[in-house]
Amino acid sequence: MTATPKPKGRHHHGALRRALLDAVADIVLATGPDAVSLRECARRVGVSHSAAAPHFGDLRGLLTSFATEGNLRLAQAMRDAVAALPPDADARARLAATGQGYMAFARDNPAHFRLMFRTDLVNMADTAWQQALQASWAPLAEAMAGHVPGADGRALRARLTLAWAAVHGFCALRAEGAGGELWNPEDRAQEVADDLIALIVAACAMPDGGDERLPPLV
Amino acid sequence: MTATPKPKGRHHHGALRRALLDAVADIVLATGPDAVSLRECARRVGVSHSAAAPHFGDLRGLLTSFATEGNLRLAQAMRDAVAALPPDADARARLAATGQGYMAFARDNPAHFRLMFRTDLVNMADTAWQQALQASWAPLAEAMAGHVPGADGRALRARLTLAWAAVHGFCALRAEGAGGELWNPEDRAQEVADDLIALIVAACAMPDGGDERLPPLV
DNA sequence: TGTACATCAGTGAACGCGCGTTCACTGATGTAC
DNA sequence: TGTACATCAGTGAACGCGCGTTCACTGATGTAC
Repeated sequence: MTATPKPKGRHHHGALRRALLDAVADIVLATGPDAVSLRECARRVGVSHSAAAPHFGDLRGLLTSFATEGNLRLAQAMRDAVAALPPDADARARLAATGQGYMAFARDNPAHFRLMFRTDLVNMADTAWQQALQASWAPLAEAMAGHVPGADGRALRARLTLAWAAVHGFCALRAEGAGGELWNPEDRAQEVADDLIALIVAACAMPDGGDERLPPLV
Repeated sequence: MTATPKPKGRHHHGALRRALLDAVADIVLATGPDAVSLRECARRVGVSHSAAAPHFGDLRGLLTSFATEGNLRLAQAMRDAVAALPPDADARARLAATGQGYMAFARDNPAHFRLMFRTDLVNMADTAWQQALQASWAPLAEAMAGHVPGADGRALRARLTLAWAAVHGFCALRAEGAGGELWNPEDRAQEVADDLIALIVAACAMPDGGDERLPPLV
């Protein structure tokens, strides 16, 4: 229950747009992404069911704004983690911090994380959403470029993919409750998260294919 | 349109259960997971809207069966990929093949892949679903144990997490249309997928933290 | 081989529900003079 | 400082829609004799 309800007896809510976005998060956490509706959001905020339309147009508009906010927060979380490093931190530490920022976002914004990758729910033509998506990509690209400055197109693509997919996959599977005893209890999950990032950072620094080149895979 | 419609003029469909599961896949691909309803499935199969209940109970039951089928197919795809290796293939090749089997499943069963991890849509108390989920985990655990036989609990957990999360994250992001030019056009995606698996296999073989140990990350 | 009957599989009308959307409205706020 | 009025923000009734669920039903199939 983080959505701010309308004060009793007041006609104007004052921050309805913000409150409706918070209500989306509440519903996602309480019931799941499919339970989000304009009427349920309005109900949680304590406002008439038709009050949302002027702010977001329709449900897709509301979810698009929610996803946009998620991408902006994600980008900020990664930048914050890098900014919190000591000034003399090296490129390795910056890449690791970027990954940790990604995980921190997923932990602190579980509802955003679960909805923002659902492209079927979003208006992909929305320019604000597109820009936020772009913005969320930049910190990883920068950190990786610093970590493996010599990587060419193909080697760089492989390393960007490894880092992004591994961190995202870990957060996504966790968000859906997967993993079982592999990632439970919570302090084990934290340990795994640290080790995962260390493995990624080290793997990205390897020569192509690692010290032992793989034989052709049939 | 893979769902088999009921023959005209026939009263019995003959394979309604199978056809309804296929209809789920059709709808997921055509519109998205949220568009799946019992009535829409029945409509696509050409059957009365109340015909599905005896087979699956309700929508959640249908989706649970669909997810169960997905996990079984996933396990089979990984086993098939390993079985297709030459008899003298080493543990590295077996781990790589397991990852390739996972990717092949996601490519060949995109609708299953998008729905089977949506725990909010599934009846998690269903024992068939639970068993299929277990079964889908075994091939990776076996392949990794063969690849890094000396790994203890913590090091093994980190490597299982890296392999699973990276391959899953790659497939999940691709399924949602993410990645942009990083993974497009299609032959570039195939190249990235091969490199990703090579990186994972090599990274799992590294000593802890890689050749250069990471400094503490603040 | 043929008939009777039990069982199975799907039908279609009815119900109540929550949804998104529309629209005339009203209360609250801010600005001009 | 006070009054008039325009604009803004939210209301609530009404509508039609697709949904899941129920239930008496009917056509098709299979089995017993």
